Amino acid sequence: MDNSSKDDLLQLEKFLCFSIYSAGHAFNRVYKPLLDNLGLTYPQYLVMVTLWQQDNQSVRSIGSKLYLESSTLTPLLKRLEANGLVSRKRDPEDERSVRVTLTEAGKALRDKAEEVPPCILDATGLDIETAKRLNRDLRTMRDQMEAVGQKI
Amino acid sequence: MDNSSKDDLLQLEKFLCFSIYSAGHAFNRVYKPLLDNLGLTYPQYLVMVTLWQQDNQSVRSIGSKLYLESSTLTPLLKRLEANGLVSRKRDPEDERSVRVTLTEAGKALRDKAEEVPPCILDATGLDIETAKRLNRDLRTMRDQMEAVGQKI
DNA sequence: GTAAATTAAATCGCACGCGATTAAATAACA
DNA sequence: TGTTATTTAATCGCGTGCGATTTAATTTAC
Repeated sequence: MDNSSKDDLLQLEKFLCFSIYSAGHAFNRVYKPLLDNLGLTYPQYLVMVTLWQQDNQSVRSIGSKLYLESSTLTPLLKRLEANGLVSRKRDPEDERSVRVTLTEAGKALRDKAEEVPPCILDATGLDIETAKRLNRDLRTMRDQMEAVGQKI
Repeated sequence: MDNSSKDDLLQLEKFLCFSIYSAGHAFNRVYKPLLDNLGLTYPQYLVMVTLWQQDNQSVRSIGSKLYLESSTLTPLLKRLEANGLVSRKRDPEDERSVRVTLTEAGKALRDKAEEVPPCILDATGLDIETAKRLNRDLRTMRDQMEAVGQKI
């Protein structure tokens, strides 16, 4: 392989993975001031969103929706509990599981959180249709990669 | 706003940010076994790619290309140095800067690294055209969000 | 020409994120 | 039934990632 082909292969701008990596950071930076008002970090916000959609879930269930391990979630959930947003209790039906439920404060936070998503779409500068297409393509790709990961 | 609209607004699957967040994790999982062979983490790999593209850069320069702060890069670069892949030296022209240069081992690693990108494209399950479009859209969006961040 | 402002790295504290391991509970099965 | 296998959280160690701050060097302003 000659040098120009080599250069072509290892150019950062051509890395789809880098575009995703850096876009993720960009999202974080835009989200941060908004989430600071809610007293949440971005991953904490995602956990709260899953609980607003469906309360009283196990750690496992939250993890499977967010693609996160218990080693990530356990300390995060403890912080949410310390902040009075959720409670964690062993499931009497199955003592291996921990049920995570919203407190009143956790439920109440939802109203303030409603205001966040529209701000974000603005910041992307995308029209709705492009955003939807991008979202669909990314989910398809993610699911494909998760499947490949399982096979190995 | 009625409840169905509320539910609509806070559904995880509709969050573009979440698709990017989870796609980033999926990439990481696919990359990990490949990068383990090179003895690199994913961010370390990105730093090496920028140095393979252009050797002898300042920390600042690397950071601006990868959108990373010195607080992230300094310890990372020290690890790369400890592993014998780069050297770090104050710039005699401007003692505030640190120049990062590839060692022979760092240069040599490039050959093995060449094999990584094609594996990854396979794993995404995307055809080249879709991958290119996705890449372009993401970069546009990222740049827009970075610009919005600057304004605030 | 010196004081003030700016710039570049480094440092520190905090919060992820995961692999590997552990402990406890439950399920499966001979 | 009793043993083994599996499942679920939790723990630990390591490596990001960043905001805030610090230190040192350089530039700007006056």
